[in-house]
Amino acid sequence: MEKKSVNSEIDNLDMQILSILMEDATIPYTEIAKKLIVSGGTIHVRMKKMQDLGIIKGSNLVVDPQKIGYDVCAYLGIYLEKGSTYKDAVAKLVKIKEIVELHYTTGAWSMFAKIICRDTNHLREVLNENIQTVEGISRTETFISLEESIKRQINLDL
Amino acid sequence: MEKKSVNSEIDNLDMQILSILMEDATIPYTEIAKKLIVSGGTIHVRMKKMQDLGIIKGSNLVVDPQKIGYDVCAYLGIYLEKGSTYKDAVAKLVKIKEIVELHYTTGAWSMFAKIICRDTNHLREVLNENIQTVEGISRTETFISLEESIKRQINLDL
DNA sequence: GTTGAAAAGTGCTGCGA
DNA sequence: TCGCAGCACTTTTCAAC
Repeated sequence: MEKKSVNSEIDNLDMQILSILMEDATIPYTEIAKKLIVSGGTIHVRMKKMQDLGIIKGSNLVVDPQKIGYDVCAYLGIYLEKGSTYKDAVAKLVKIKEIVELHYTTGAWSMFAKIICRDTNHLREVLNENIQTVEGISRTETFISLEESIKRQINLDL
Repeated sequence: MEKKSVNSEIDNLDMQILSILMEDATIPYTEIAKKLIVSGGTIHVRMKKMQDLGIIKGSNLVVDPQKIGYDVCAYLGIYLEKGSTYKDAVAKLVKIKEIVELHYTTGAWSMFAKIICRDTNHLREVLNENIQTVEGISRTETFISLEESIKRQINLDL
């Protein structure tokens, strides 16, 4: 048998398939099959299994935000008031569509968000009119990204 | 004529195509064509144009990191020593494959990184043995994500 | 669980409007 | 510039190993 991965449901072949498709999801199954020396049908079965298990959540088109008019990317440290629950805040923050990531974190802040806006005016609007008005949020700290140097997926070492 | 977007090269139809494919890149062109009431060929032409313009950078498979043994996600604030250049640090940080995002930011830190590791031991290894040994990096501050509540693409309002 | 091939559907290209 | 139709390719399914 092959060396098993951390998760017993997933073997080395599955990981190799993921590794290839995580970089470019447009690569055809037939080509993956050739690379890994199995049949196209096997790739299909493995992919279906991983989709059913929820390992594969979907496929995204990677778009350059700046080229479609979204020029400002910022991270936001969010302080939550005592007595306010994270859950309630999340429910409200989900509705703010400029927030593309939100984490509950250890450290100085309660939460950590990533926002993408059209310009600095748009960012100010979102901060003042949307985020700061959410109940339970006492204070935020903004870190504007001047340059995105790395943007990639996890590198699965096989 | 249609209402133009911020970028004059891109019109409303292009944005609608992007909007659909950003959520799920597996949706066939024919289905998009039906939704937007144009022919499949038109979708193809628009996609090619946007790929040539660099608006579309590719396609990613979305994988649940926890289900393939990457359990720990953390953000990292990085202080850079005076005299050290951002460029030199980036060149070294690029080689650390656990770093999936790196930004040059305003605010308390010089840089901001997102790292994905297998477990807390792995995180400690990356911090001590890789990141802290990079020349020019004086200090880092770690924020571990206990829960990822939001993870999505920009919502293009059309 | 894997294979190989047949069936169904999608993407691509050139001609016409 | 867009739409239609034919061809090439990929995905999907299934019987057999």
